[in-house]
Amino acid sequence: MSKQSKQTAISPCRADDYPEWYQQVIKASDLAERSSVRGCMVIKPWGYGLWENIMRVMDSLFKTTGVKNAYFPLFIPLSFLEKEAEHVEGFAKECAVVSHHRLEKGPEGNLVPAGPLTEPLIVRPTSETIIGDSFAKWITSYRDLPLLINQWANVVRWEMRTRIFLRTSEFLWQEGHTAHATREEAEERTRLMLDIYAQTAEEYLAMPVIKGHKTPSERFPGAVDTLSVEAMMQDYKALQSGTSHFLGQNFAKASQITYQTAAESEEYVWTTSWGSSTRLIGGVIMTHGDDNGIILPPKIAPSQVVLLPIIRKPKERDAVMHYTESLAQELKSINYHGHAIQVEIDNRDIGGARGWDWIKKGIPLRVEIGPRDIDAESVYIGRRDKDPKDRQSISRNQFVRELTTVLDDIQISLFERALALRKAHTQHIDDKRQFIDFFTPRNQEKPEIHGGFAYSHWCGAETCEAQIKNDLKVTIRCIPIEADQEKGTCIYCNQPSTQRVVYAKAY
RNA sequence: CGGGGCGUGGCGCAGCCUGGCAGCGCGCCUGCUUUGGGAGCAGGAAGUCGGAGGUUCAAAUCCUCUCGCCCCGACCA
Repeated sequence: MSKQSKQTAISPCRADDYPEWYQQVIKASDLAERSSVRGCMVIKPWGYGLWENIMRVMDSLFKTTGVKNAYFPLFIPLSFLEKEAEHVEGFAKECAVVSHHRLEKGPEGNLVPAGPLTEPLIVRPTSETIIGDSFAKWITSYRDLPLLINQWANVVRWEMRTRIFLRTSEFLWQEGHTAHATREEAEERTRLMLDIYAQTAEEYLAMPVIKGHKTPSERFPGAVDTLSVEAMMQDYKALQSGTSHFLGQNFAKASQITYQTAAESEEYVWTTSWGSSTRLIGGVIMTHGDDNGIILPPKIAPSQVVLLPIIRKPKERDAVMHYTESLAQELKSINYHGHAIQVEIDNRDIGGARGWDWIKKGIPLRVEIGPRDIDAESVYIGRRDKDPKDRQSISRNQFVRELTTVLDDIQISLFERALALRKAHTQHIDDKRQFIDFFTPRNQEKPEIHGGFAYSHWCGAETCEAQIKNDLKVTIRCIPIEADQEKGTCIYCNQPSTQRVVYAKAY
């Protein structure tokens, strides 16, 4: 019985050791696990179901703006990457390289690579260059523009240190690539896709974000401008949750993507690229999770409801299961934001551990069904956004009737809770001393959760930015789009500034 | 790549200093008893102690080499 005295399902709790809490939550939730392959993860069915729903949401939003899906090769000739100078610089250090195409028995019976390739291939870290190669062939006339393409794929970036969902050597993502006749149109597309990321984050993941421009030092290698959406996690650190790049004509020139205008001149196209990844799942975990595990926003949860039949005596089994199955059927016919409610039935005979399993998995609603409920035509429900012990009995009819309303209510409560946290840990700071204090933990040995978002002025100099990063591990997350122009002086050097930027520690 | 730590049934660990039958908790399987909330009792399965070599009558333990992982830095969606 000692376990029953435990206060929370996840140990350590967030306040005690946030990074360890994150690992434990993932383990307890059955979302994913480390693979035997260095730096890689296995996404388990519950986690993949979550990703499928996120994909479904974004895919349909992309398509409403005219984007079509396609697929390009995993391998990119080394020479392609070399075409854009800054691009090479940015990605070269983290590329996996394929150098051979065959294995042979070695002297000790082990397999050794043989058949060296004449030109090594890299495993795509991103696909601008290989897609650019196709774009160059597909685009000849102004009538071919705009070209709006997206691909759902895996990419590989050989990171030094990895964390499940946040930074793994291989991850799943979508990358959109578009080509346009004019600069304005490409810039507009860059903004449009950023808005879709913000919409996905806020309306579906219940994760409030700030839209903004990256500073030159944080820009995508080869981009003219990088936009991002930034969310605050519960340790007050920022998570970049989607990026949209205006690439100017850099990649058009590198890949010779040209078109003929109506006036018969030959011009380079203007391109954009934009991506978001399984990292979003890490964002969901760290935005909504509590000390009992993850909490999934109903709109993207693989299942919204789990039914837990309570069978005390064998003779009750049939009646309880029948009631449970008929309720499941009824629920599955309910439309929730364009899709059927997904229902799980868990009749494992493992006592109370069953309920906790689903709490840790973050399912929005748990419904207990026992003989008493059947007699009363009722159900006993627990909401994941409330305390595990906070459950109530309501009539079956009312439950069915109000189900989508309750789910929407959970969705909204999660968003508002996250927004409140962000507000509580966001400050306008104009004093350098105060700025340093804000980002300095009181306990240097074992830093407590501290900091947040600081809206402060920046002179625009890379040296100030670098100094702050060096001194405090704080970076400029973005130059917010939706903010007033306001004159001030740089938080670090006192030089004039035209706008506040968002400073934070980041993932 | 620099600094630190760790590799022992599925998971978490003890045992190592001082060599002597491979253990504990959880999980898993079976049976009985329980059942509105993380059950109890009994029985059971599951380990070449990361790998290779060495010292020894005897190695999880000592020595050498090696591989992998985790944490802190630098790098990054």
